[in-house]
Amino acid sequence: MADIGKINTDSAAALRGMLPSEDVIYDLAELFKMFGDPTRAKILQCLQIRDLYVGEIADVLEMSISAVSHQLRVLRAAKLVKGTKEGKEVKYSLDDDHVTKILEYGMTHVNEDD
Amino acid sequence: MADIGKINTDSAAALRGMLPSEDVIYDLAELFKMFGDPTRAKILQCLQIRDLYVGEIADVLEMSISAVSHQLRVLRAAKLVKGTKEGKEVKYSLDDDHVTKILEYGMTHVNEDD
DNA sequence: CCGATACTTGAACGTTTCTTCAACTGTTCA
DNA sequence: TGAACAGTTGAAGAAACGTTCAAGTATCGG
Repeated sequence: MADIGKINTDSAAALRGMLPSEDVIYDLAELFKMFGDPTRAKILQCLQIRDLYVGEIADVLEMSISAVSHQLRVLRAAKLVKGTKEGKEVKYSLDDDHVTKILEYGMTHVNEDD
Repeated sequence: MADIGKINTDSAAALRGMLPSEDVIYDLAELFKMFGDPTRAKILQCLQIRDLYVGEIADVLEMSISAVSHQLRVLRAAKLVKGTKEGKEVKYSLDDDHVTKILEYGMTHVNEDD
């Protein structure tokens, strides 16, 4: 029954057409990936409290400065944080209003009883 | 100047105390990880439109049934989707109200001009 | 200028992740 | 019963990821 196959194929194509474009989906996944690593999630949480130097973040998270710096580079590339040089130090801050809200929303979910 | 070191350490500890617990952060990262893969993001978008059988999802995404099934297992484990057996087939649906809102929020961010 | 401090960067590594393939279970229907 | 269909599962391989280590740049104080 070739027709049934055809119907399914068409319906699949119709649904496919309703989804966001590949580019948007990819960007969306990239965004959520940022929150999907505990170290990055913690860094973002820290920066919600206040702007911090790299060394301070490392102290708070009890991680090496290098590891933190690598993750800050990733978050910078995703435009979620920005770093400003202040003399020898670099002060990091959130670079996006959505960060707080996305994080908040995730927390709401996580804090719920199943 | 040992005092300065002390002050920084204390301040780091203070900040650390303001963060969610390790467990919560870990859960939060796990949640966002689900949205952080394009295949899973697409599956969740599909299921926002309507409930679907595994084969339908595979058709829409133009992926193998096996690949889709593997990701559905992951999403099921995260309690974001649930599958209901209907005869030979299994119909999947979203298992969480937050999914739509989190996805929406991400979309808002992604669709913005920098 | 020199050493110390603050941070960045690149390579290396072990781990995790995602897809594919093949084998398997369960259901329908002829 | 057995062939066809829908989906699950485990193993395997490739790619992506996160941390560490060592080396590099930049800034400040003496």
